[in-house]
Amino acid sequence: MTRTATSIVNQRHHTARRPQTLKGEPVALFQQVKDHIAHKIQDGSLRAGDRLPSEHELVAQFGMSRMTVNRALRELVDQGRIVRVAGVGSFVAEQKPQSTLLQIVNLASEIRQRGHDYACEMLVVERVAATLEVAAALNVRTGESVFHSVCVHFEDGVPIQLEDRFVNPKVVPDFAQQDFSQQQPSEFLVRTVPFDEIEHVVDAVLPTPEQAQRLQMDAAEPCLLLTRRTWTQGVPVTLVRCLHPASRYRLGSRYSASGNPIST
Amino acid sequence: MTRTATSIVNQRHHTARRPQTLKGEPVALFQQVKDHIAHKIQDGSLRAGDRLPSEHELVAQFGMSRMTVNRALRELVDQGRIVRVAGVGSFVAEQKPQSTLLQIVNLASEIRQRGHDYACEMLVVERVAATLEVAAALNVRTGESVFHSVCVHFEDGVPIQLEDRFVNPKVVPDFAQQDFSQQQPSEFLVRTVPFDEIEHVVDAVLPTPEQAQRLQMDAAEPCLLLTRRTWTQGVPVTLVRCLHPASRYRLGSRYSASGNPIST
DNA sequence: GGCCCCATCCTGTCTATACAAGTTGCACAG
DNA sequence: CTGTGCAACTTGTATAGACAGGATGGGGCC
Repeated sequence: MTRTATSIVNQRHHTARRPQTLKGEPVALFQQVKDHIAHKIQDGSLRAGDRLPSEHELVAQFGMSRMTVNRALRELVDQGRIVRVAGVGSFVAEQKPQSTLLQIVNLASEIRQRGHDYACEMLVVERVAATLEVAAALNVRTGESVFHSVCVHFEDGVPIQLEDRFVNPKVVPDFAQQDFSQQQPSEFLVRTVPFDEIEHVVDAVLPTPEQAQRLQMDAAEPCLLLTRRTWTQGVPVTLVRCLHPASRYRLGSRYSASGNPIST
Repeated sequence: MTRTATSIVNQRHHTARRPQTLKGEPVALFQQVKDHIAHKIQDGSLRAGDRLPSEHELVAQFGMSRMTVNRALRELVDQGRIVRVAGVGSFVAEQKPQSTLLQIVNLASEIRQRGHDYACEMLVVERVAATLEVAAALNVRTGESVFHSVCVHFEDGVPIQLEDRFVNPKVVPDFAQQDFSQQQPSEFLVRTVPFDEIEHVVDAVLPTPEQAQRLQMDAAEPCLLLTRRTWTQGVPVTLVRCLHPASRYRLGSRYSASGNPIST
């Protein structure tokens, strides 16, 4: 709210500035810098670990004061998108914030972090006609062709997750051409189309006989079913259902009011 | 990190200041203001909806510049602890942020928000000797007496959660004296000892015959088991196990990288 | 060669000042 | 009495300047 803000391409301090009325309301200068950097991270022109221009350079580049640039960078730190080290510089953070629940996005790295062995067996990669539910989730028409993949994830040789995934071909047209022996679907998607919005739903279910067999488990034992949908720029990317034997996997989250969520 | 920061009770600008070395390292001025207000909210001297002093008043009170006070307040807004309205003032936010998963803390209000009827039936309120597991969770000795309560929560007359709770008597000595027909245990605890740290673990389990009977469900149907622990100032407050019939309840969370988590 | 000090660049914080814009209540005119 | 406009207070943003302290590399001294 407030102040006739200005375009990020700006001319001279204190002179007339373009209000950049994208949608009627002006965008604050620090917000423009935030967006500018966030977009570069989002679209891949800045990758994890890359160095950002120093505050001084950004000041020169955008023609605004250091405090303004500083605020933009500070808020990016709060969002976990960049990391700053006094005396050294600013760098793109290693991975998406993944607050609380969302950490389980990286099953593979989570398992490896525990010092265990990780493996993934692809069962299916195909194109199928979208069912009503899939079509609704991916925002395509029913019957429209979408990608479908199924794989099992192992921790130390024990099946820990059955992953049933649908992918929007409009966003990832070359999904089926990937070599999933090198990187599993989730890794590929995160690298290719970094999502900016994610939804989780957790259910408890009993596995079907086929699912129980795939997971080498008793069909009477309950499972956690994690259904995840992701979006990029408002467009649905993928719908994935992850089935976990409850005896081998649980979800956890920890939260501290003092500001920072703690690990799992 | 940096700058010889100063005590919040301060004398004259630019003069010698006490570094407030609580633990060796100085605390930034804006952080002191944040802590000061956060504590007042935490300990109840400021309640939801209360008005905070204006930036001008805080400047006068603490003897620092408006930008510093402004930063403190802005970050409290980011944390969801206060709300600010231009031209009006700053106010304590309605309730704890409960990022993502944690929203389910308020089952009652969640149900009412859906426009449904909420009811709670207390089954047990007693003192019991802590088992090994309970003692570990509440950080008391095994066999030490702790509070134990069991109740069932109903949505439109249908049992939706079986709540099995243990409470640390050191923190809430009068737990058993409460009238739980007026407010359920969770509400009472939140009001009495606001927690500042919370941990969730989600499991899928099959109910015991007794649990199934309490929840009026088929014993072969799986349940979500949500185990929650809370702390205040580092001291364990309560351990609670919430059992949900999977057919009547699911957990959800949504997250947007642009900053703000969205509702459930 | 090895060690130490300093110049230099970086982030972190704080100040003083300024203007814009939303809200509210009161004084004054009709 | 009614309404209108202004003054005063609020938050939101931006600027220029300052100092502190971390990190690093190079140059000079031993």
